[in-house]
Order: sequence, then C-alpha cells, then structure tokens
Amino acid sequence: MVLNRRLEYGFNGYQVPAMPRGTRSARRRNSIKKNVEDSKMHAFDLLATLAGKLLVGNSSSSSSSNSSTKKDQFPVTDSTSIEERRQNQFTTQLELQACDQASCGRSMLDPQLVSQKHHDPKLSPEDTQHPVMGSTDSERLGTDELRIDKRNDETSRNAVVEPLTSTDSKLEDDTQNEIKVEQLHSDKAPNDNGAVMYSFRDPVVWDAKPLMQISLESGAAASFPANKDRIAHDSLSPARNVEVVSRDDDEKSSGCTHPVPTKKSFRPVPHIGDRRIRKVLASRHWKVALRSKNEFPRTGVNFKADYKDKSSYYKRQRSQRNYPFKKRKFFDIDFESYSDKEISSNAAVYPSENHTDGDVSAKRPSPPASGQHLSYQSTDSHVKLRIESFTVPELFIEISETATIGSLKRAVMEAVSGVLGGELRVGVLLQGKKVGDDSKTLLQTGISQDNQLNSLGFALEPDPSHTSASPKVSSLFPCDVPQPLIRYPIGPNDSQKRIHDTLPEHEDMNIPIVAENDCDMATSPVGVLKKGTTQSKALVPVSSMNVEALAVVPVHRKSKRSEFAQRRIRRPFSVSEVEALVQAVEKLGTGRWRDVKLRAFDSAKHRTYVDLKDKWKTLVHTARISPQQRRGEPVPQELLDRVLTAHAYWSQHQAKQQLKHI
DNA sequence: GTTAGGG
DNA sequence: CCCTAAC
Repeated sequence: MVLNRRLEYGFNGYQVPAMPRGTRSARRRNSIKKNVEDSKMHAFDLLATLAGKLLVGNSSSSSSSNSSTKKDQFPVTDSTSIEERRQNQFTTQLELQACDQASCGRSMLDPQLVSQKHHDPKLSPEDTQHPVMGSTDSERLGTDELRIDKRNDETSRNAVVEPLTSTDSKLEDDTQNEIKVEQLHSDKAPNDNGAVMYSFRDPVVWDAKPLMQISLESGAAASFPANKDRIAHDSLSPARNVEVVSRDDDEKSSGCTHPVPTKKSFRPVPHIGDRRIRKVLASRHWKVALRSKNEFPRTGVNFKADYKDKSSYYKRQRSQRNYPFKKRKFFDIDFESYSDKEISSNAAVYPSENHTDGDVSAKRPSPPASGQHLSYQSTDSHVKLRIESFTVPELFIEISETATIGSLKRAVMEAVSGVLGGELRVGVLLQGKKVGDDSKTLLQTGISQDNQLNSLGFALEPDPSHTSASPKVSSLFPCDVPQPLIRYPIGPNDSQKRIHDTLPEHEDMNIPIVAENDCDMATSPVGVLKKGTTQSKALVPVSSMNVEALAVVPVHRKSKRSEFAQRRIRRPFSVSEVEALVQAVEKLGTGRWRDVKLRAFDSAKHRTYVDLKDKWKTLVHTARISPQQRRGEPVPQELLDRVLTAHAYWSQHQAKQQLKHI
C-alpha cells in the first residue's frame, strides 16, 4: 500500500492541424441541400482523420540535449487567456478545421497563408501574455506537481513538462511540440466542482503505487489562432467526464496505429504506422488546455467560416523539415508535408467572391457570445464551414506518479484517441439545440442563414450503441492493468528496442506484451472509468435523439482494434524454428498452415499460422537469392535446400490438384 | 477462422 | 509483420 499523491494535469487545448481533404475527389462542400446528417459525417470524418494520427507527446526544456530541432518544432499557439485560467478552468479543445479542397490546398501551399496566431498583430494582448503562465502559475505549483510550461516564444513553443517531484524523470526528446500540457493551478479558492479536479487531493491509498490523475477535461478545443475569445467561451461549455486510469509502466509510448476509414469521397486517410506516427505527429503541435467544467453534458464543436484572404494575415512560415522516414505511398495527403505548415490549419481560408483580400480579421464577424461561432460566407448555395474547435468529452486520467513520461503520453493518447476514435458521434447543434432530424437539409434547418450559422455547433457525443452496451466500464485497459509491463522497465529512449531485447528468443509469451495485447480499447470505452462516485458522463448518451445517426458514424469506425494496437514485436525465426517449420511443411505441404502451426508451433503462442506462412514465403525467397543477399541469422543451406525442394514439390502437387478440378 | 498474397 | 480479399 502506498500513499500516493495525485497529480492532476490539465490539458489546455489540443491544437490540431488542419485536415486537408485531399485532392479533387476529396473536395467537399457542404451544400445547403446536404442533410444535417452529412454535416455530422463531415465533422466525424475530420475526427476520424484526427484520431488516426493522434499521438501524445511532450517535450521538455530539460532535455537540452535535444538538438532536435527548433525548426522541427511547431510553434505553439496559445488560445488560453489568462482570464480563463483565473477562472480555474481547464479546457481541452480540439480544433479542427474543415475546409474545402480549394481553400485547404491553397492555404497549404501558399506560404502567405501559412501563419501563426502569435504573429497576428491583431491578436489581443492576452495572446502575448500567455507565456507568463510558465513563470507565474507554475511557481505556485507544489512539489508534487508536474509543471508544464507553456511558452509562446518562438524558440520554445514546445510543451515543457517538468516533473517537480523528487524523481528526476527524463523526458523523451523525440516528441516535441506534440502536446502541450499545462497544469493549471488556481490560486483562487476552488469553488466550483471543477476545482476539485485540479486541486491536489489528499494522499490516496492505492493498491500499488502512487497515481497521478490527469484530467483532461472536456472541451478539448484545439484552438485556432484567431479565436481566443471563442475558446474562452467554450471553456464554459459542458464537459464530460471520462476517467482514464493507466498504470502502464512501459515506455513504449504511442505506437498507435489507427487506420482511419474514410468515406469514399475522401482520400484515404494517411495510414500511419506505429513508428511513423510519432514522427508525423511530432510535426504538429498540440495544445492542451485544461479546464474544470463539469456542468455540461456534452461537448461542442465550433464552426466558423472564414473569408478568403489572399493577403493572409498569417505570415509566419515554418521551415521545411525533412523526415527521414518513408511515407506510405498511398498517402495521398501527405500529412508530413502539410503538417509542416500546420499554421495553415489555423488560417483556413475560403474562397469568397465578395472578399478577396484585406484585413480578414476585421471583416470577420465578431465572435458571438454563444461561444459556438460559426460564420460563413455564402458563395453559391454552399455553406462553408470551418470547424474551429471541437470540444471533446472530458477525460480523466489517473496514472502512477512514478510512471514514465512515456506512460503518461500513452495514457493521454489513449484517452484522447478513445474519445476521438472510439464510440464517437457527431451531433449538430443549432442555437444550443440539438438538431435531431438528420434528414433535414441545412437549408431547412436554417443553417444556411447567417444568423443561424453563428449558432451552429457540432458536438462530440459518445455513441450510445457502444457505451451503453458496454458494461465493462469498471476496468480500464483490462488487459494492461492486470499485467503491466513493469517487468520491462523501459528507458526513456529505447522503448521499443528495450522491450524487444528483453524478450527471450523462445519466450513462453506468457508475459503480456502490449504489442500482442488484444486489448480492444474500442470495446471498452477507452479508459473510461467512473471517477470515484462520479458517474462518467461520457458514458451517458447525450440524448435519446439521433438514433439514426448511429448508422452514420459506425461506417467510419472500422478496425477499432488498431486504435491502440501496436505492431507486434519482431521476432526473427531461429534456426530451430525454421527447422521445425521446414519439417512440418515437408510433411503437410503448403496451404495447410493451420495444421503446420498445430503440428510444429502449437506451443509458440507468438507464431500464428500466418506468421508461419509468411516465414515460409521468406524462406523460399531466401533460398532463391544469393547468400550474400541474405540477412539476419544465416539459415543453414541444407534447410534452404529442403525449403526449395518442399516448395517445388508442393507447388507441383497443388498444380495437379488444380488440374484435377478442371 | 483460414488461405493466399500484396504491402 | 500487417492487412485483406476470398473462401
């Protein structure tokens, strides 16, 4: 039993890169005639895209050795006003931006459109003041607090996570600017329920080790530079509670792969591999803001339309980065490349006939007090929306105080991904009311009207079909919790390798490895857990309405398993294994891999019949190439010869069978 | 759930 | 190893 100190983290806004819609085929415009449902799908697509690329990271000023690159760091914009902080409100906002292909394309390509919030002279003073936080608020932090600085200056826009605890945690330096976590500590007496979330609790007895609680409360609103005011407002919006408990200790952070299904009209969403994702994501900056708000049952999304503005007010252009890693060929949308100009995402520009250039901000409609701003500009009969921010359901993360930063990242990652990629639905709100009829057109709903646009909002809602149907809400990470990877203390820098190396060649594989973990985060609402006696609102269907919407969303959520699944650890076949394989194949032939598996690898849990089949494939290939070209542990020529022989035999055998049938 | 292949 | 189409 250990008394633990709980640390709570606030996520003060995730800044999400713009989501290019790809090429022509991806061009999308919200026709007024489109159904509300379509709008939801649009929004959801964005989320899906986002979810497929999420990665939680952090960077530390302490990791000075990190030469990695200032240029690689994404400038971080700050959308949180000091005012807001004073209110002891934390908001995590995911700001998405939906734009049609034309505008997106331009904004990404046109350097002029690339910009950054802080560079916008028109921004309110708060913008520049924000950085102060690091030196003021943080000072109030207790010794057990994790301080995460937020800096606005250009050279250090990465989130700074400084564990103030006695433990000198080292931070990985490969993930910078990915996320900004800011712990807010209000000096004011917490008088709202939200305060509870941030106040440090009394030591809590935990069965194992100290836990830190990270609460990513709702409202994740990735913010766009130009909407500070809105964000501030959003912070007042309702939040959902999702408690995530992670006790994972391993450091193999992230490695999350999530193929994001897309609608046919969309270009394939970049399918980022586990290892790639990190880098890819590292290229964008995330801003996380935390805020305490539990009042609202749901989160909202802000939409806003922008005016076309060629003479962008965004001027800063990020330097190009060169990623060493390969890109997947099918990345129609080169995430890496456009992410370089993430600023563009902040400067969504829409073609406008009546507005070609000039002071955009001036012409932009003043932010409605409603918080959910949506301005629009009508050209033809299309309603152009830009999702300025999505308020994601509140998250609550609890993690061991001694957990590694990597664990923290993962915890957050999982929580966020769970919300964004899990059972999520998009709801449409009009003037605060839910638009239940998905069959209505935007026109009918009135969304095409100016005044209405200003009150149009999108909300992320948990999918009742999943949440309610999933009784296992009690345990988070059912697979991870029971058998944490504690046995593999992972260093901050050699996560993957370490684990790999630690594994015995012929390990019995009883040790659960994340990579092989079948934990389906999707089935168990990501780390959704009830916090104390507080019911996790996130699990409660927002409304009984939108039943139809259910049919919409699921389409995008395909292989949930991959949501947090990690690529399995590579385990080269040993000679003895090859021997066994060859022998089995000689006897059973090719094409009966299941039998081969049962016969020769029945006890090797980590060798699936697919693996065996693949291995055979490579063996055949290996046998055919010159010894010089072979890599890895050399396989006795004798075995290779048998491989070729057996392969030839069974191939012929198979051919005969075919002829018979004919 | 297996197979077969491409990635 | 992963992902999927096709059984």
